[in-house]
Amino acid sequence: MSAKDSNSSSQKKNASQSSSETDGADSSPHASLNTSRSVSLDESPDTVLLWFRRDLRLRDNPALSAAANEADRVVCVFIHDPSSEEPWAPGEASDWWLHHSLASLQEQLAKHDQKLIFRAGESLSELRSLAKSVKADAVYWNRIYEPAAIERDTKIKKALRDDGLHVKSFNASLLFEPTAHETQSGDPYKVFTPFYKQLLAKDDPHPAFEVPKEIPVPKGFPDGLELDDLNLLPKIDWAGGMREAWTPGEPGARQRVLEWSQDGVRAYDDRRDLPGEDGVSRLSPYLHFGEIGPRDLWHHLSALRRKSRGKASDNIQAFLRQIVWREFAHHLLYHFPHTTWEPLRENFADFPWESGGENLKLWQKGQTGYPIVDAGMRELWHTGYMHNRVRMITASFLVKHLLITWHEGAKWFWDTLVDADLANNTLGWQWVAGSGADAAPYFRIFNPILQGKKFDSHGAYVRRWVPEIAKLDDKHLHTPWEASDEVLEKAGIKLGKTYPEPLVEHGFARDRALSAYDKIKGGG
DNA sequence: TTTTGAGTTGTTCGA
DNA sequence: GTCGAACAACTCAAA
Repeated sequence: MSAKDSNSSSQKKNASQSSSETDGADSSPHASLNTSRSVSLDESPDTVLLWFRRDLRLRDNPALSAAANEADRVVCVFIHDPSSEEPWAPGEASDWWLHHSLASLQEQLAKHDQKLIFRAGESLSELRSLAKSVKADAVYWNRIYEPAAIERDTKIKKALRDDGLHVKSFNASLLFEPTAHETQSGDPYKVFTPFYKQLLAKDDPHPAFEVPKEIPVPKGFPDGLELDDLNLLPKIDWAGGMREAWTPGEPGARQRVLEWSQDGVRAYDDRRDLPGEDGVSRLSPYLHFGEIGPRDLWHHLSALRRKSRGKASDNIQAFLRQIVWREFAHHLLYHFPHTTWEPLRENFADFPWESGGENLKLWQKGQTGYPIVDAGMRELWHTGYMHNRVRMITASFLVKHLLITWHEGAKWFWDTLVDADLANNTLGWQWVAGSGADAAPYFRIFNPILQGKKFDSHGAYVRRWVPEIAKLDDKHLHTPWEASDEVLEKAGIKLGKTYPEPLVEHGFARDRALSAYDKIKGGG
């Protein structure tokens, strides 16, 4: 038994390895970026069980790199244990993505003569049974910074250590530890801009780990299930639109990063708000499942920005800023775990929300009578994705025009988005509702007509997703109810039959929302 | 401790 | 059509 080669490349560093009791952030004094804590030889493990979770990649995977460097044998495992993530167990769209991502990881590992062992059941008992059958003396994983996962993994860490195993966890999903990025007074940031400025002022995040040259294989592989046995695919095949739209897995992620950095990102700020154009990165599901690491992406784009000039450089910076928004959302959830359901601003607890009913169903189906809203909801259902600008418009419509609680919107997005991410979903919905960090002021009520005209002026987006009104001219496309009978007939539309009348009149809904918000005014 | 300046993404109205 | 102000009051973060 030996530590593998002894060169001292950055690969050997245990970036943000946690030796703490909980499996949250590593708050130990050496947790910061460039700390190298190599494991001494007598601690060097013989067989490491490498537990894949939301880090479905070989590159920039600190737990994998550590295992490959330190152990003589590495056994890779994925355990399907959705009940441990309740009440936010993955939805069907997420599971569809997960299935294909796991298939991809399996292929990548096969190129290293490795195997991904699939198990289903309670994580701790599966890990224990595996550790016993392969005689593992250590278990490594990359952390998930979500409330349910932290609770689960803390228990697992303690139990495995009590069994006499070495356990190490790493940060693979964030630029920095949530506990390592705080205000001068040591509190978590609640406002984005200072969070962002402070982050830019810091040293760069840890460099990406290369794919290990070798991932030492065990003498024999333990029993496992077939991927299909995890039952992640939908029983009814509604995923055709998703197959067309996406290529899950690490190679798909790298391909998308390349395309994005060659072209899209250089015009990001000019096109990001136009849902009819290919102006956004569409990297969110890859980031969620860890098919690309945020630090890897950060370094890649920062280097690109340094080589760029003028507008292109500004645009790349605008995109980097969005990666910091993702970071901000994750840090906030770490520090305020109750916000997945409770408002961050306490005065919102008394807000007079509606609970849902028929209007909720019409919103979900994309039958509100507002073309930009309906287009977004249908894109979501069809592809598991919705353009960011349209997420704001549809969310604002649910919360402010229909006065339905953001919980209903968060649940629907959770079930239907392939990029459903607890931190991002929570921040987004609380922001729209006005109850969150740096939230939209209550009087900021999106006008779905104006938004449509402004950001989809030639209707490319609406015509694609709401084909029954596609023949309307640009002037009437976002306000079909204002078109004359003649214009409607020419476009083949029977309002109220082939396409709905508006569910609620904008001016009325706006006034109603303002007076509802009036009731909780004064403090938060 | 107190003070100060600022805070992702918007809309409407009236000059 | 274009432009600036009002839409509130509060909390946050740093000086």
